[in-house]
Amino acid sequence: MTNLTEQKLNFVKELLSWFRENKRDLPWRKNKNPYHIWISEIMLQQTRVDTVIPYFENFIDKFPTIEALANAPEEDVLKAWEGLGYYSRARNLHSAVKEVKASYGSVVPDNPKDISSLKGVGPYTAGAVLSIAYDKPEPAVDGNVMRVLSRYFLIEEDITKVSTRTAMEKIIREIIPSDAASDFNQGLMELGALVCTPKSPKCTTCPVMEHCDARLQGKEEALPIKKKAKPPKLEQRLVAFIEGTGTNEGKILIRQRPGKGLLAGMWELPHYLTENPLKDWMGSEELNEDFVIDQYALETGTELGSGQWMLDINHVFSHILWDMKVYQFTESHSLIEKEAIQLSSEYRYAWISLDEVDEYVFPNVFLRIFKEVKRTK
DNA sequence: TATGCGTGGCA
DNA sequence: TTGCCAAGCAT
Repeated sequence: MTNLTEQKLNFVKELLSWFRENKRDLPWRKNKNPYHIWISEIMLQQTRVDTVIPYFENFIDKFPTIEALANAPEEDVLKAWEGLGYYSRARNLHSAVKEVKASYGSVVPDNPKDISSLKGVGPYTAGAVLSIAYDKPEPAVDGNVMRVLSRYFLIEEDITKVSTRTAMEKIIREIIPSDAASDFNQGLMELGALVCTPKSPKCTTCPVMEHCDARLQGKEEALPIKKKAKPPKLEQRLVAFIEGTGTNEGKILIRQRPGKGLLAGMWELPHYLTENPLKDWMGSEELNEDFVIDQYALETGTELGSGQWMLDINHVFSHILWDMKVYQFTESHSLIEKEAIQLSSEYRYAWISLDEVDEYVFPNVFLRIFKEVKRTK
């Protein structure tokens, strides 16, 4: 650690001291179990700490070890992830854990090359696990760290660019103390989460405010520079809540999405994208119902009875806004007996009762629909 | 490099 | 109410 400016030396010293006094008592900080650290880091990607805590506790309870997770059916893993979002994280994690069992004796790799080769483990997660679990002096640059560094060193590069992140990793490599890598990286993130917040940063209580360039120039609120995300694309979707008759009396029809893409492999109610999205829904209820009946026939070759409006519901993804209208239908033929349907559609189907919903993995928007239906029935 | 990929909290 | 987001990764 030679040639470091006073600004950098002071930063390391004050940050470590502050973290050791102020760190939160979080479930994944109870020990240095690399498996636990790994799970927490995957869950925390783009997800708030308060949201993650109960999922983490339940996940570790269900899958206490690498072996337990590796041996579990993917369905169980996804079920434990239900509601957390970004479901490819769960599939990639499951795949990576199997790889760790098969190739690394069920021990999380402790070097950059091996750990980075695992599915779902990118530059941030690799550095986080290596530093937090193994105390390796590797950078772990996430959104918090970029916000802190961009303010402290007045870096006005767009933090959505990869080149900005790699530049910050270089800074971290210069200043990360080789005898306190874990506390240093965690301290950076903790400072970003508790003090150097996106809005209204608490500079008056900040341990490094004295040498913070943005603060000294009154620019802390203007940093970091971040290109605005595109607004989500509006999709108006008509949802079919289909009730069975005869042998399917009391059951509803659900379908499983394809294994790739949005909400891959998850179950849902059938729903159909309208052809001409309008700002407001212009079509009549009858036209909407006819559209569903037509689309359903094209998809399954089966006829629905007349429909009735049930409820409207919206769901916002990062990049898509589903504006949904749910209609109730009856269907008197059993799809499952018709092989042609399986061939003509990319979906799998199942008749289930509302009580069986928790045996399948549904994205949150459909759980909300089921909840609303149960409430009104 | 740009885009796809969830969800819930909050000012 | 609406627009940001929050401990990113894959392609």
